[in-house]
Amino acid sequence: MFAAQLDLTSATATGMHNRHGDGSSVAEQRLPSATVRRLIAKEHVFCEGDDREQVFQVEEGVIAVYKTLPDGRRQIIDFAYPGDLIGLGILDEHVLSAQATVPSKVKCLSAAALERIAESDARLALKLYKSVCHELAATRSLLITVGQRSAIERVCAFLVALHRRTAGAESATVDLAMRRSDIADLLGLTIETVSRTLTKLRTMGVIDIAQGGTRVQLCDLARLTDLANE
Amino acid sequence: MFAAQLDLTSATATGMHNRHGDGSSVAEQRLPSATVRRLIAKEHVFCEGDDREQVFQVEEGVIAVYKTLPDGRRQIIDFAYPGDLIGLGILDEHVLSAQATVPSKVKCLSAAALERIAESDARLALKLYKSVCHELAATRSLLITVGQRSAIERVCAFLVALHRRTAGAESATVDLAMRRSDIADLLGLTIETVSRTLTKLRTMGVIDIAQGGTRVQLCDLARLTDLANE
DNA sequence: CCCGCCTGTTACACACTCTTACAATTCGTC
DNA sequence: GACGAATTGTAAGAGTGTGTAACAGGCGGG
Repeated sequence: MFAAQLDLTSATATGMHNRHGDGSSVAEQRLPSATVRRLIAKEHVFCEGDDREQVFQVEEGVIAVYKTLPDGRRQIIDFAYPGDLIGLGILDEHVLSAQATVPSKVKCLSAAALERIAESDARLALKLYKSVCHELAATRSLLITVGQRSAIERVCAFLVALHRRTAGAESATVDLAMRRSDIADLLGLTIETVSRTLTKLRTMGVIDIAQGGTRVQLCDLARLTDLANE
Repeated sequence: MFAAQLDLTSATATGMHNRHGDGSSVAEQRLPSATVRRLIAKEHVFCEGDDREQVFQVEEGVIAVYKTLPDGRRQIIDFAYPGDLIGLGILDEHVLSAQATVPSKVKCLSAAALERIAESDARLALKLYKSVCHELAATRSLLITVGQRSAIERVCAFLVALHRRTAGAESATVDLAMRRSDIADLLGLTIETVSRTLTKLRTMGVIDIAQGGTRVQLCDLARLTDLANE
């Protein structure tokens, strides 16, 4: 959900200057002032089947976006970090669920208002388009990881992606702001395999694990990238 | 790539009626008249790294959109059927490759022209947005299949999806317009497992295979859907 | 018409990952 | 600071899926 980092404020601001000949005066409307919701760990932002009344922008924490099979198996589609938008779509119902992995904050936006404005504001519509394009790229990348890579390659790819996404280039440390089970459900592995693999990487000297298993130091980023088979 | 079935002609036609205050007269331009390209089986539409000069709309046949790892492993992201758009994105280079699985025809459209028009035409931009949303939904669905389902569930899910996508509700037959290796690379399995699983489904009486393994009759669609764990 | 190539199928041994069970750690509470 | 519950980590057997390889069938070229 990398590109979902659009600045909605500026998008709607420019939208106000557009003029259309198709009679859509709704372009003049501003997005209603957004409210912020605080979430505790494991609390849901929305669930599959809920009315899609709102779209959310992550402000703090991490939100896991996932889908569950009838028998309970869960596939996490993406982790959303601050700046990312979740809940975009074209249906009236959410087709995915979203829950915080750690205490988080999300900005709540009216889905109807956002999409009404986009109908006449090409810039906003294009921003939404590009956001979803980035999200698509991330999902494809995960699909390749899950479809083709081995357990160790998956974990390495995850760590590298997490590093690119959350850490500055200078820092070689990533914060695992989620449980082993979340990582397992993202990568299509089990908790135990994730655990084993992290231990193996530590034994190999590629990473170091601290703070009760939540903080990972990437000792050898080049090796890690290589192991990920990127 | 289901929703990529947008009617570009109408989109650009309505685009001609828009008026914008930001000085973008490019909205007046029409999309250059599209040329049609014929492809033989296995011929590439574009490759990863190619300049993204064109976007393509499938007219006939099936196009496999895929990505390869450095060591040659291949993950097919999606099969594109007539009406689907391929090559959309935000970068100047293609990040994926696309090749025909059977003799096909694609309409070639200028990517630059399409995206230039979208900059001032909210309707076209919104259509692109919705197209990518549908593509995203399909990719997510595949991710769940590959990440969580067993071999037999994957094959069943593939057959059900193919049926929904290509066959009318009345017909219980699907045409496998691709090789076993293509299905394997889509589902994250090996050729052998795909072959074994299809045989198993035939033995179970759920499907029947005809025409040299290219045509599959879904004898028990309910059972098939159940086996897919949808 | 025969031959060779490509694709698809089947068999078997192995490797990987999963399941189960148990140990260790962390966190909340007293 | 200590206890107990919940979560996480580790170890060993079980199962699934994979790779190798051999064989069958279809298609096109010689």
